[in-house]
Amino acid sequence: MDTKYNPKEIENKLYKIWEENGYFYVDANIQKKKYVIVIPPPNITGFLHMGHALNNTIQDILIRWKRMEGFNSLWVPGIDHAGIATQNVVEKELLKNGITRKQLGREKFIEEVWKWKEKYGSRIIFQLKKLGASCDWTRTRFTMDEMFSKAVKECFVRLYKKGLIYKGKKIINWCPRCTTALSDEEVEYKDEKSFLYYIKYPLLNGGFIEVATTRPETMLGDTAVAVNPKDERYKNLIGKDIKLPFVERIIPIIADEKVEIEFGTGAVKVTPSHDPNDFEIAQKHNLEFVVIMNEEGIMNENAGEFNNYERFECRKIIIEKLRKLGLLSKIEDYTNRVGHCYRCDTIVEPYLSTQWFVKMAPLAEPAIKAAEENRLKFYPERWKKVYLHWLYNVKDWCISRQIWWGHRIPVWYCKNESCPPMVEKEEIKNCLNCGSEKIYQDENVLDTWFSSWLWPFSVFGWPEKTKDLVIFYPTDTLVTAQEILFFWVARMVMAGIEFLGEIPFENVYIHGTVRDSKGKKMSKSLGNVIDPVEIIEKYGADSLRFGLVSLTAFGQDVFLSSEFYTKGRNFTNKIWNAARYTLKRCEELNVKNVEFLKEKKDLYFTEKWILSRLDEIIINTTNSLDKFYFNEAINNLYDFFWHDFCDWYIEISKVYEDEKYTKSKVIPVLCEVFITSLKLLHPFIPFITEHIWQNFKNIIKLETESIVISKWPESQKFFDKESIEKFENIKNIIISIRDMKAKFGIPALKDLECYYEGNLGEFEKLIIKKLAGIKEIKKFDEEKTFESDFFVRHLISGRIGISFKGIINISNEKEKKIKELEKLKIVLSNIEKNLENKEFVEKAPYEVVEKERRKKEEIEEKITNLTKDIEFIEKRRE
RNA sequence: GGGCGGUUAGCUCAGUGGUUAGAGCACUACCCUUACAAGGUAGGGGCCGCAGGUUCAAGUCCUGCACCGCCCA
Repeated sequence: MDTKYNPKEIENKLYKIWEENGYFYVDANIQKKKYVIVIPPPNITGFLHMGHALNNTIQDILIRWKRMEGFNSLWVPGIDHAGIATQNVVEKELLKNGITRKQLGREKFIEEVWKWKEKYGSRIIFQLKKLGASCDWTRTRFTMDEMFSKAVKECFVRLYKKGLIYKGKKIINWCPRCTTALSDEEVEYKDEKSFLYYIKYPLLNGGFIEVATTRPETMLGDTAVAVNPKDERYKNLIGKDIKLPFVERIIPIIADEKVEIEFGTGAVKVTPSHDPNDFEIAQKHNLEFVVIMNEEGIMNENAGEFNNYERFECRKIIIEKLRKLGLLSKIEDYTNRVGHCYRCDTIVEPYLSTQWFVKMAPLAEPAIKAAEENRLKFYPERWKKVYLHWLYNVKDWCISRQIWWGHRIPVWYCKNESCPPMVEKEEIKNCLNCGSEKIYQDENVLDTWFSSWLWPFSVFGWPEKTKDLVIFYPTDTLVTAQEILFFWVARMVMAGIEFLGEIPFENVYIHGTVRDSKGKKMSKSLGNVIDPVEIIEKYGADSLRFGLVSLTAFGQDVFLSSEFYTKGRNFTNKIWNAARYTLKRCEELNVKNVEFLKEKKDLYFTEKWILSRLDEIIINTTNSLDKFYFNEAINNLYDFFWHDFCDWYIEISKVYEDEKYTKSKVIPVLCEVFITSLKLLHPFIPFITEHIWQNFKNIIKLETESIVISKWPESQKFFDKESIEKFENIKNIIISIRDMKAKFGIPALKDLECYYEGNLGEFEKLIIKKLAGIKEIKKFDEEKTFESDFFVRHLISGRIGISFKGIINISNEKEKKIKELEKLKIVLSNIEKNLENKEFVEKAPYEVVEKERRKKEEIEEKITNLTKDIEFIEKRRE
């Protein structure tokens, strides 16, 4: 075995073995408690980024842990068809060869998308495997699969029949580049510096009314000007008419309470077809609706002389013309929030259009209740408020998209316009009303999230009542990022309750966003991306996982610097070398088939101490995982393994001289602590733990062929207080001697005699000699105290002295001691104040007071010892 | 405008009312000691953002303020 751990070859090989042995496959027929997670399906066009890496590491930790705990632990993987994004990618590909989507036509284009999917669609799956994700790949789903198609149709038809899906003409968010409608959630708002234009609108009977707007080009679609009825300035103008410049439409001045008196001039232009607020006002006042742009954001014939101008081009020209006409009175700087398409970043146009909608309020109601009644739990809990706030204010969901890649809306129309639309699960050939063959299907497809919101049950075959569905629904935990709380989580809860009558999962764990070291989101355009695949290739998936998890506190964002993986890499190397040591000892002593001790009897305090610590770490790790405190779990394991096990127990295991005891007790304990630690670490760093497990198979009697299916450690309630205290004392003696040696520059290996006041057995002496690097430890000799080559320290358990030839430097020692003494005196006075305080003694819990008393004694003793140390140093100088 | 989160060592961050505030990296000194230099031993380094308050006790709870970030309108 090499002295350095090299994950590269090992990880790929192990993953293959896991897959071949079917460890991740879950059989619904096996009667076991189940634990189920459905993956947030990554976008088919995507590459693995740090957000995925964190998200999937957390899921894998939970799944591996529960699998080891004996659950039927199922992690369902899959991919999302990402309608708009995928269509964009494939269109771009085709354009390289000069082919447009429209030239190909719908059917051919969709064929191209499927071809693209076959080629690149499993890219991210491979990357998840590199990460170590233990998904049941036999159940991999794709949201465009036939089973999803069925689910989507079923869902659509049911909601339509219930009156929860309707077709309506409303203002929606329109992306002129993708030429499709978007839902409210698919628009990203950004503050942008722009201008507020003050425009004079001529009154029909002379004079002007001045309006302020950020979008002057929309004036071509104005059908009124509105003022607040309470606004004294305009009271006499209400009801008067305006002759709109350029298009020369006569439009009225109306009164509406919604108009803010403070904003601009207090008079606002009303463009019902291009602004959601204006749309509402127009409905209320029965105004005309004039659409002035086409689907691509280009002005249409309603724009009169501006026909065929692109919308922002049109803005420039209109301003110029207004200026020339003397109708532009001023321009102010103004910052406003501008909506952008979340897929292509184009500025979204509020656009009057006929679309399909889901009526959300009735669906939201039980989803609200589930959270309010705590059946649905959020970790951290604060997300519950965010979730509820969204649901309380939820608006109807625009689900139709004017693209080709996606589930086509299952609605047919008859050419005979008097026949009603037909909403059917199965394809139809004839009009159900008049029998005509002249029917056609709705051209639109559904929002990708309209399939994703069915994810937790359509992955199991819903609407069929499959065995999987019966056994595995509802799932247990959803692990996701805050970004898709509304898009996805809230909607899944609604769909789950609506279609299955049960919330789709009980726990929602929301982890933080992975950011760069300056707190910015990682994005390609900022060039601040750390590529997880690159980290895996260079340092191993375990290092990546360790780094991410140990840095991510409960639900907090993570700021990653470029070297976040080093702690994990160093740790895996440490584990590797501990394994090398353990194997070496077994070989040296020629022990084979090591069995762990059935009874923890006839052991030295050292074994009892490490076994007590092991038991403690088993309990702590399990508790932390139960609470989703992943970083607490891994950091405690790190401390235990590195410091308790490697620094102390392994070092101690080197000193035993009794070979019989070593073979029969030390080696089994060493192996048990090591193997149990591996198991506890396995969910976090699966590869190295498995690799070492495989290496130990011939030496130790292991319960299973793979650590993946081994049993999660349980507390044996082994806790030996006396041994723990004894160990602490020995540890203090050793540290104290090492410290004195370091202070006086005594080389590690130099022969040195030590004197200790307390009682020590031969075994304790042996440990101290070896670990502190001294020749002999003798009973404290009062007479030696003032010899010139003797130095004394006062420990709580007694004085300790070292004897050496020739003092090097002890003057620093005195200053340091005085500093420490002063600090301790302050602490002591605080404690005394506390203990003298009646209220403290009465009100504080008994244990706290007791602890305080003990601490007082301890500190008093330390002060006495320090004082003696100082006196000693002073005397020595004489 | 409303809401949420953050502000702790030089850097990145833990800290789930209990009193001497921790880790990793970086730094200093010594050590290639036969598991590990990706290591060992010892060490230095903190008005826990600011100001009030609650409490026997506050980095931790409450209020206000400042700055940074996010979400919603």
